[in-house]
Amino acid sequence: MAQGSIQGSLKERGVRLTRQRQILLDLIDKSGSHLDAERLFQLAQEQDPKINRVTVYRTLKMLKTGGLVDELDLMHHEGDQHYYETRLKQEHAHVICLRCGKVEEFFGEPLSRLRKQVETHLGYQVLIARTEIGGYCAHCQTLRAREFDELRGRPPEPPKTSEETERKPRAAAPKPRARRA
Amino acid sequence: MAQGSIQGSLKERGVRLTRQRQILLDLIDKSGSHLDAERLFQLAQEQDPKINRVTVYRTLKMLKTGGLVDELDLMHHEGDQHYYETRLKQEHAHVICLRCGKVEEFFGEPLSRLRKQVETHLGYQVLIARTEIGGYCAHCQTLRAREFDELRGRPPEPPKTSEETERKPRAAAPKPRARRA
DNA sequence: TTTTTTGCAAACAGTTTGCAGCACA
DNA sequence: TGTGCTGCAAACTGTTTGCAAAAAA
Repeated sequence: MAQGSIQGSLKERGVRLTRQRQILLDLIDKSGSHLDAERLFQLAQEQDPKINRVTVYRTLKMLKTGGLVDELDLMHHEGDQHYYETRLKQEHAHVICLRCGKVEEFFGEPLSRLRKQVETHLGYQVLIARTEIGGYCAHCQTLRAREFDELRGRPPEPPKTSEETERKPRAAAPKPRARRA
Repeated sequence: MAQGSIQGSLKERGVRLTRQRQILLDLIDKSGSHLDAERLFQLAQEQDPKINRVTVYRTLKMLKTGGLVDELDLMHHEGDQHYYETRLKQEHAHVICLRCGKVEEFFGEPLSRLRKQVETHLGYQVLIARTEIGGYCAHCQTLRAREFDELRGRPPEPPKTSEETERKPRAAAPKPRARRA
């Protein structure tokens, strides 16, 4: 438990540090990033099998409202879940490959420049800034070119924006979740 | 029906121009921007009371997949819907006031610079870029200061990131929608 | 006339809520 | 020891799907 920034911040606000929250904060903090609620729930379950999905959602909501984590959707590349990452890192954009799903982070001055311009030109007090960029990574560009070559003869495809790879199955396991009656 | 860009693009791809699609395209195009599916559905219903919500979703999905509209979430400021706008405009960021919900657009070179850097530095072929910025507009900043003054004496509030205004009712009408059995 | 597209009902994913009991401070 | 938090079940919103009937081309 090396990290104390989030936990400290919570303690200051009089938020109780329950066992469940400890687990969740730990996971959020040590995971590189980009966990969605369901994944976080699965990981938490490994440490406490009785933890409830609702607790995960409630904790995430609290952290988000408190400005301690940011919510991303990563271009909805593999579903409509949201992803979360701590706010500790430097501002960055997320770059998502629409073919293989890889997510990279981009740090650079255009981001801070953008923020400053919005503050000065529009007079805003900026609290959150989120940039998500979708495209094809270098590797997938060549793969796409190859796939295209193999189609020679057929009518050229309309320039699809995404969705051109068959949607891969959601996650490792088919995610069987309690269904409604 | 002055605009033909989207409609033309669709015709080329062999998409049928049905009455419903005409209506929806028209609305998307002439509305300033930032319609969500439900709002679009309501507006469409004024012209064709028998149009179905599902048709709206299907049309939006088609336009999105075809790269003709962009999907936004505007920081989820008033719910988890998605908003849509045509791709005809120049690239821009959306700046959302987290207090009053106002949405402004920001055009500026940091955006194209950012795109270029991602292309050259990370080797991506960029297809979509989305920047959403949340904060307080000039007007709401002063209002917040006033609100804060009125609270003098009480313990200083934790620096809330959003959600500090009471969530306003979703839209004009309470949006009564067919509930599940 | 063939192929898309629609409308309907029902399903689905992701997330939130009400409430009684539990546990942190 | 009280107030905040959890777990459970069930609700809810936003969106998608299967299928027969309707309408473009």
